[in-house]
This record gives sequence, C-alpha cells and structure tokens, in this order.
Amino acid sequence: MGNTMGDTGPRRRVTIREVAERAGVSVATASRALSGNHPVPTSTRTRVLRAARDLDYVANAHARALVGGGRKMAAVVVRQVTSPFYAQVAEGVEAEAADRGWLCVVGATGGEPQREMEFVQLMREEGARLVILVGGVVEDDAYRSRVAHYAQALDAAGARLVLCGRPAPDPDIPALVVEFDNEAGARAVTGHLLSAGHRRIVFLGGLPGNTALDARVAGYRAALAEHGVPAAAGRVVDCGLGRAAGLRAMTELLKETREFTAVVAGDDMVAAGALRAIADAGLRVPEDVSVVGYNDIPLAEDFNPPLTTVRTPAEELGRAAVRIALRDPEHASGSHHVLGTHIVVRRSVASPRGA
Amino acid sequence: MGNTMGDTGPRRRVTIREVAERAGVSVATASRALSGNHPVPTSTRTRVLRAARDLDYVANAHARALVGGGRKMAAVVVRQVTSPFYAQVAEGVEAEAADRGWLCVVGATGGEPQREMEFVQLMREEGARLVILVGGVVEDDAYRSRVAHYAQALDAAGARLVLCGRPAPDPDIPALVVEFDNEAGARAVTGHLLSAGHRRIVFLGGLPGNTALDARVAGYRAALAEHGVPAAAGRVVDCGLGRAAGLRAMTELLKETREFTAVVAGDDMVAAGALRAIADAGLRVPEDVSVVGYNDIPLAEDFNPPLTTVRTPAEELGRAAVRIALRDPEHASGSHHVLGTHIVVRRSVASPRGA
DNA sequence: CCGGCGTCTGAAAACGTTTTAACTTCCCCT
DNA sequence: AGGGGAAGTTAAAACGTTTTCAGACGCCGG
Repeated sequence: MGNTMGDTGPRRRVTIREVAERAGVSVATASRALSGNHPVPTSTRTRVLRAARDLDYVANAHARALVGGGRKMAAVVVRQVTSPFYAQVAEGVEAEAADRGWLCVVGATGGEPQREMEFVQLMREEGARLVILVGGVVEDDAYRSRVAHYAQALDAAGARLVLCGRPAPDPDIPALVVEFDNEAGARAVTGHLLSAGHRRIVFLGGLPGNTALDARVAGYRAALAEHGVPAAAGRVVDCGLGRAAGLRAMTELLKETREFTAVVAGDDMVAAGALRAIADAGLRVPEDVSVVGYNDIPLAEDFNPPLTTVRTPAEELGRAAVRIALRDPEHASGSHHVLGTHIVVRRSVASPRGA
Repeated sequence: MGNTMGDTGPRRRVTIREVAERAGVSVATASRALSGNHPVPTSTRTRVLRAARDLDYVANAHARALVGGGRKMAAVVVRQVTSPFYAQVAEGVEAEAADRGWLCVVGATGGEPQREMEFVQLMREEGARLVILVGGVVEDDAYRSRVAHYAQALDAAGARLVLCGRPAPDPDIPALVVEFDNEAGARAVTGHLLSAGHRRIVFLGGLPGNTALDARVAGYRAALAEHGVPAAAGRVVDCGLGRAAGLRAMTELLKETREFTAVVAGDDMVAAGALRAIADAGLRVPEDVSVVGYNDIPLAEDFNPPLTTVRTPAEELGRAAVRIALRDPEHASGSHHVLGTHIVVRRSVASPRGA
C-alpha cells in the first residue's frame, strides 16, 4: 500500500463549477474566461484562469462536444499502419490535424471491408468531422455501395469523406478524391527502363480490379507502346502487393523463364521481395536484371542495390487530404485532386547485357 | 465566422427520441433496447431496433460518455509514426484495443516534450482510460516531474498510464512499465561479434542519459568484459538515433580511424546509415567491417547485406502494454514487465580479416 | 378478495459544458 | 435629469444519452 492518497473510491473530475466557485464567479463567466469564446475583463479572467490552474482543471471534451455539436476530430483508415507508405500518409494527416488542434484517430482494417465499416460507424458515433479512407481497392459493387453509404451518412452528419488513392463510385457523391497519378508514374519509370535499352520488361504485382494497380499497369503498357514495343512483349504477373508476394512470384517467374531483362514492381515492397528472389537465384541486380519500384519508401535507398523508384510524396498526400477537405467550402461533390510524382534514380537499373 | 470549414450547415443527427417516437415507446425504453443494458421484452426490442435501422440512427458517443463517465479509448504516444519500430508498437496497441472494441488514438510528438504534454492533456480532456507513452528518453528532472504529473493526473481520473521502454521516475508512482531487456539484447549481439573473433568493436549511436541506449551500451560493455576485452578497447560514438545520424557519424569515424572490425549500431536505422557510409568509403560488409543492428525492423533483411540484429517483438510490446494495463486490477504501482529479445543472424557479420 | 411480487414501462434527474436572454451597473449624451 | 447603450455578469435552457425511481399491470397464493 504505497499509495497514501485516496487510492479508492469513485474518482471525480474537477468541474467548471468548482472553478467558478473558487474564482467567485458564475459558471457562465468561468466558461467564457476559459474558452475565450466571449470577451471577459482581464481581472476576472486571470482570477478564473488561476483557479483553474490551482485545481488542475481539465475541461470535459464530451460535454463540450455535446453542446457544441461536433468536435475537431479526423480519422484515417488504412490497411495497416506498419506499411511504410500508409504510415507516411497517416503521419501527414496527423501533422496537418495537429497543426489545427484537431485530434487524429487511426484505424487499421487489415484489408477487411467488415472492419472498415465498423470503423466508419464508430467514427459516426464519435462525431468525427473528417474521415479519410486510404489505399487502392478493387472497385466492385460491394465497394461502391459501401462508399456510397459512408458518403451519404457522413454528409448527413456534416462530416467530410475523402478517398485517398481510391475512386469515388459516382461523381455526384459527396466525397473528395485525392490521389497520385499512378498512370504517369508507371509510364515514367517504365520509360526509364526502355531508355536504358530494355525491351523485355515484366510488371510484377498486378491486382486486377484494383484501381491503383490497374493504373500502373496501364502506364507500363503505355510506355511500352510509346517506345514501339509490341504489346505481346509485355507481361504482367498478377501477384498483388507485399514483400512476400513479390518474393514468391519472382521466384516462380525465374523458374519458368529468364526471357526478360527488367522488372517494374507494383510497389517498393514487391520490389524488396523481387530483389531477394533474384539474389537467391544467383542473379545480380542490375547487371543481370534491372528492377524498379513504386512509392520510394524511406528505406528504398538501403535496399541491395539502392532502388530506382517513383517518389509519391505520401506525407504530402495525407496533408493535402485534410487541407483540401477543410478548406474547400463547396466540398464540391466529385472534387478530384491529383498529385504529381517523379522518378528517383538510384542503382537498380543498368543497360541490359546485349545493349 | 471563424469557421474554417465551409459551413455546410450544422446538420442534425437522428436522436434516440425520434427512434423512440417511431417505435411508439419512451426514450428510456428505446435506450434500454438499444444498449441492452436492461432486459426488454423481445417484441418491443425488435420494434425499437427496427425503427433505429430505418432511421439509420447512430448513438451519440459524447452523450453516452458524459453520463457513463468514461469511454473505451486508448492513446499511444510515439515520437513519429513512420519509424518502423514505433509503427509496429502502435499497430500492436491498435490491434489489442480493437479486439476489445476500444478506440485507439495515436499522437506523434516529434520528440518534443511540449507536444507530449499537450497530447496527454488532450487525452485527459477526451477521457482516455489508457495512455501509453512509447520510446526511450533521457531521464532528467524535467522528465521525472512531467511523468509524475501525468501519472498523478491520470490516476486521479481513473485512467492508466503505461511507459513502454522508458523508466518510471519513482517506483511508487501509479504507472506500469513494459519494456525489453536492452542490456541483454546488446550483450547477446555483441557476444555474437566477439565469438566471430572481433575484438575492436565500436558502438555507434549512444545517447547519454537515454535509458534505452544507456542499457544497450551497458550490455555492449558487459559483453566486452565477459570476453576479456579491456574496456579501453571499446568505443562508443554518441551520435543518437536515426539513419541520418548513423550515416554522418560513420562517415566521420571512417575518416578518423579504421582501427575497428565491427560496429554495433544503436538501432537498425543507425545501422542503415552506417551501412551506406561504409559502402561509400569503399569498404565491404561483412568482409571489411561487420555490422549489427537493433530491433529487427521489417526491412532489415533487405539491407545490403541483410542485417544481423536483435529482434524486439515490437507489436507484442504494444499488445502487452494494453493487455497488462487492462487486466491488472491492482495496477500495482511500479509494476514492471520485461519482454525478452533474441538475436537474428543474417549476413552482415563475418570473422575479421586477421582471424 | 386482498396483499405482494415480478415484469414492463415512463417521467425525470443526472452528466459538464456552452449559449441565450435577461438583468444590473455605470457612463455618456441630450 | 433622464434616456440609451455598453459592459459585465448571471440564471437557466439547451445538448443526447443512461439510470433511477416509481407507477401500472398481471398473476399467484392466501
């Protein structure tokens, strides 16, 4: 029993009433002095402030939100927070929210729509005024109706919905879209490979139906076409994202054929797996195979070799999401913002052997 | 005015009153049927539930928390969410919280005590019932009084405080400590180097006063002593953490001397920087210099070469923090849990040249 | 037929804040 | 002198729930 101070009994927080009493004013005056919502002469104000400090008063956010009809809270929903890319987006949201004194909640869904729905529901209960759904997704009917429902419900509550890197099911829906130009990014990085002389290039990490990946595949194909490479020379391996997927798919591919000189990975994690698979097969990067990634995650430059990739300013994506959502008074349904990307050249690309 | 959000107009949410009306019952009955807090005959219950569904009713969490006197909310506070290690801890907390239907808020401080204090204050206002402060820290007077204040204030509000990887300023303080055995981990990994034949080993990434790093340095020194290496042969470079710090410090060190054959890095990010610096200096790992890290972050195996390091189950740390805090009804002041670590051998260590 | 008990229900009292509307003062202007 | 504000303050009414307390009703055993 080391705790001598009342360690038992019901804990009661100090209320504004006690502050008011101690300062010798009414509750109303205390509230005004504390919230600064209404001018109060300096003398009383300091008296109230002092009483609050003496009592270590902490306002009850619930009571405040209850009467105020809302609260400054944003929510980011991602697949998982340990993904470097998502972590950066979340950090951007958090930072921008913190700058305005907003609270930021993050939810992880593990990719399960069920958990996404539960989380959005929870945010409705909590009165979040901004919900940011992050990450590409396969756009099926279930997705469309889910998002339509979110949008309608949040809009009815006066909250904003922003979709980061995923499409709005309908242009009329009250949701904002902020995303990168995946098509352009993939086109640029594939072009980089083509310029180095590569002709047999495989795309590793397709995920049919997933809008983000489909766009990258489209960019890859467009680049091929631009450089006059017959479409048949291209190849897309639909292994999805993640290091494990990249590792497995690349291992398989190498067992099947070596008729390619370069691979563009769906993202940097896939590239990490591919790099490992290539090394395990006794091949060298970039001498034997060139590899490019996507996203430029923080550790991409520490890969072996340092990865040439497409930089997608993820933190900026998060910041932009809240900035735009909070600025834009129109909330213009179907408002669509696309952020640019650029290629960052490191050492995972060389000219192919024969060139 | 003063409204930063374009005012789409304060929309009114559906209240329980409307649900009750539609179901033809009183508010009290509706509440009981919805919250299941009190038995209600099936017929009325279905009626109420149906009305709620028809109206897309969402309970107001604030009102509920106001009367209920609390809410299921946990907060994790980290330096930055993009640090792989912290991200994993946060994920663990989030997962464990979600499992119990709790909400999880994450705050990033950027390492500034000021922001830490603001965030804890915010959590007090919000009525969080669990606050988890993560990450080593220099234990000075400011820290001690800060944490003592958090502990007292949260305890007074009936909330729990847990310190992850940072010390409790006083054993009597109402806070829980959960951490890894840094000393043992560093001892093991340094021992690994010593067993390979290394004798001139430098520790890169000290941060005097920081308890986590001090413990690792202590482990490093203990290992040296165990193997009969004179203390004078050891060297600690106090460059702090982070990739940039490791890169800079290692570059400096290599300019000054090459009288060492191995380096143990303060964590994996420092190791990443060191790896790069070593490569830039034209040396090879592990042939010329062996390197080990700390934490085994997800991409450590993709470094060049794959990094031998100490695995600290970060997600488990986060899970354990909430599990212990929520389980232990005593909250036993000074309760202290330490989680084990183990070394994971990859390819960044070889026997030194002469051996 | 009555007293008592169980089961359902509803009116009203919380919870802690902000805001509204009204009430003083006090001062300046006519 | 008297009227009109402005400035400072307060009591009381919200806000949307849960919970308490008590009433209504039906049923059983005496």
